[in-house]
Order: sequence, then structure tokens, then C-alpha cells
Amino acid sequence: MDPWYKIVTMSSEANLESVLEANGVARQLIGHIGDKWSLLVIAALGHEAQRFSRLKARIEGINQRMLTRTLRALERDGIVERNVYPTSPPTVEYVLTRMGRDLSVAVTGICEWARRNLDEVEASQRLFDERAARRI
Amino acid sequence: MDPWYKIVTMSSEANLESVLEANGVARQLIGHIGDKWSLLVIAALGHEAQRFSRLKARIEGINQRMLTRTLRALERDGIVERNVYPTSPPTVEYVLTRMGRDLSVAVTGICEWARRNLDEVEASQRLFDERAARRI
DNA sequence: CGGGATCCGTCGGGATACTG
DNA sequence: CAGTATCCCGACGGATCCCG
Repeated sequence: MDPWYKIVTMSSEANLESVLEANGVARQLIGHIGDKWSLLVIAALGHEAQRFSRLKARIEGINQRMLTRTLRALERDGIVERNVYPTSPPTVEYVLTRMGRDLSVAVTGICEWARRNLDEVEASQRLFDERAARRI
Repeated sequence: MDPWYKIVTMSSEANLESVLEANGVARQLIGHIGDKWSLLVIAALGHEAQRFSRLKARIEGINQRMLTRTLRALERDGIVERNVYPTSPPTVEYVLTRMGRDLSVAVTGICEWARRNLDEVEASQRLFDERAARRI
């Protein structure tokens, strides 16, 4: 089976099934980490264990419910690990697993792209909107 | 400004603002390509120009409306270019721009991660669900 | 062929209140 | 402190029909 980048960089007549397979992979991927907060939580976690309230403070705009949900989903996927220490009040720490750390590295490429191209994207948007406004 | 990977790999007490900045970048990113179809369209495009109906055939499960919307959004972002040839019936071709090709390369890392870890993710999910079922 | 317009269901996600 | 439980809404996305 051809890896994804081959599909991306040399999509030809022949490998329709490969595209479909990539379809499935990307679908899974988007299902797991493509929601609004997952990437931010992964970024905020870094490689050191952090407590719930600390994460909530680091991630601007998130509320308890969404942080809990996101952490649960990531835990279910094996991307973060949850450790409870039975103190009083309870202490709960979250830390990236091996898979989580790998993912945070992989995310780097996308984020660097975003960082490099955000200005150009916004410029393109303004141009597009301007033209659209004139046509109407 | 520190790049994203530094935030990810060395998140410490000091760089809260950096996390917030990453917050914004990731937010933009998710807003642009984090929807259900963008990555699939980018993958299906590859580096060669393709017509609307061809794309629709390559991307399993998409309908005209969503393909149109996704292509418009990507065009607005400067990620794909739309070329119309005034033939009859009309011919419309889509092709990745320079930014789009860069992005498709960056996406590779994430997709490779997904490909490598999908089995482990699914195993983790089963384990998690099984445990959850026992506790109840 | 390559769309645009419209209707409509679902579901992600926010606000708020309560709990061990 | 670290959640769980409800309520609610707006946007995303699917189906269908129409058009140049």
C-alpha cells in the first residue's frame, strides 16, 4: 500500500483505490483530532504532566466541560494518560503518551505551514471577497 | 516568536503567551482546513489540475454541494486555483497553488502518524470501552 | 457540465448548575 | 479540585430541485 504522501505528490490515473484508502485514514484522523480543541490540548500538554485546572488556565476560551470531553476522547484514543492521586482534594494529572508525543511532533509541520502562510491566506481572502463584492 | 514545536516540546512556566499565540494559529488552521472535506480534497487534487466531476468521483461520499463549498473556501484561502474554459459545456479545472502544495506536504506527517498508529488507537479505544463497561 | 438555491436534520459545543 | 448533568442553539453538512 502506498503511503499518503505518494498519493498527494503523484496522484495519477491508476491509484483510485489508494485515494479511497487515504480517504478512510483521513476520515479517522479528522474524527480523532480534527475537532475544535484536541490540537490545542495536545499543544498545551507539552511533554510534562499537568493538572486539570492548569490546562484550563493555559487554553484560552475552553470551559470545563469541553476540556473534560476532549481529555476523555484523547485518553480513549491512547494519546493522553490520566493519573489520579487519591489526595484530598483529588489531584489529577494528564500526560502525553508515546503516541501523543509522536503526534505533537507531526502536528508541527502543519502549524509551521499555518505560521508561514497565515498572512498570505488572509491577503488572499481579502482579495477574493473584494472581487466577489464587485461582481455583485 | 517561538515556533510551535518549541511550545510543544518545552512548554514551561514562562511561555504562556506563546501558548496563546499558538492558540490563535491553531484556531485559524482548524478554521481553514479542519472541516470534514478539505484535507480529502487537497489529497485528491494532488499536483495535477482536475475537473469538478473527476474530483467528485475520486472523493468517496462527497456531494456536489460540499465539493463546491470546500473548493470555494480553499480558493478563497489561496490554496487552490480555479480556471474556467468557456467551452460548451463549460470546463472547470482546479489545481493546487504553491501554498496548497506546501500544505499537502505538511499534511503528510499527520497522515503518516495516523497510518502508523491507527491500529493502536483502535486497540486503545476497545480497551477503554471495555473497562468503562465493567465499571458500570 | 458545473454549479446555485432552498429546506432541514443533527450534533458539536457553550452556559449554567450541581456533586464527591 | 475535578468533574457530571441539563438545556439550548447555531453551524455544518446532506438531499433535492433548478439553471446557464
